[in-house]
Amino acid sequence: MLSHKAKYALKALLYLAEQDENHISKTIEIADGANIPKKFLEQILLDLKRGRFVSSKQGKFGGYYLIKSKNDITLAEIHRLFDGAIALLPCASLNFYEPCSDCKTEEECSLRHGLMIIRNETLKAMQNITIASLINKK
Amino acid sequence: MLSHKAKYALKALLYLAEQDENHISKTIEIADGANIPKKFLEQILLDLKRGRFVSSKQGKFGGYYLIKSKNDITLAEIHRLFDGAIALLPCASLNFYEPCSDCKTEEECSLRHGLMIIRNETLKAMQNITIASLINKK
DNA sequence: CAAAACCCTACCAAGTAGATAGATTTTATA
DNA sequence: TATAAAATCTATCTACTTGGTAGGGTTTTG
Repeated sequence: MLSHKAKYALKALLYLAEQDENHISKTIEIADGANIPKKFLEQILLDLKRGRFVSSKQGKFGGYYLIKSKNDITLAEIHRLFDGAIALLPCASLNFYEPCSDCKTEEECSLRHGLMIIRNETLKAMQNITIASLINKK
Repeated sequence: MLSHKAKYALKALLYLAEQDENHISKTIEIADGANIPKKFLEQILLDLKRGRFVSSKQGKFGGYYLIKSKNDITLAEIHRLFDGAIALLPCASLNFYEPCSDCKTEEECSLRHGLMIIRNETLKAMQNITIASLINKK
């Protein structure tokens, strides 16, 4: 399941993507528009900034804006940024790989192969869902 | 990600599926064979029993055995039993549906449609992974 | 009748999620 | 240059969940 953070991040990105080109959105604007607790959203926006999805302008009339095309922001990326691995176990993960500690037969745990199939399918689907695609289907 | 419970459950089922027909496995046997803390495994086996995947025989020479074919036990079922919904948000779930509380535009939240596509793909993949298929690919 | 298993309830420690609060820095402009 | 508005930083809090452990009680069967 997605964390609230990831869900809010998606909604915030969706909000930003719907604004006019060159428009800069204040945190409070996004919070109201997407129904997200403002102080919580602050942290999320900073994370999105660190992840290079958005950038910000400080000071008066500052705010946030997208720096990545809404066609190029995928659900997979947001999941990884906020909720980590897409695979069901670390040993089946591409970006968050860790060997399982409890596998006697190291290297080839009994679940790994099956979980990698699932991860592949899920990843493919998640890479197909972009912010742009979410807007169209709303 | 899978919880330890779900992972241990899969490993326990795998262990049971690998035994000779009519063999009954003691808890301690499974715990040693699959490297699972014994007392924790007890709870998991009870859950699997309630879920009608295994049954048990009490008393001396008692233990656990599969009552569902290893071809019919899917990863999707085990996930749902131990970790709940397969969808990324409750509003996109088949078996654990709940409306989202924070969506202004109730009924059609902006994420729902995309998340249902993902859930469909993931579910399809998870229904294809059975205990039997895991054994073959080990 | 006691050994060996199943079965149950309670508890606990550590970590995480989901926030909230307040101070500080940056910037535009009057 | 003062001030207001905005992002940014740091810290804290509470409730819940996870991954177990403890210690029995109950039932079956050799």
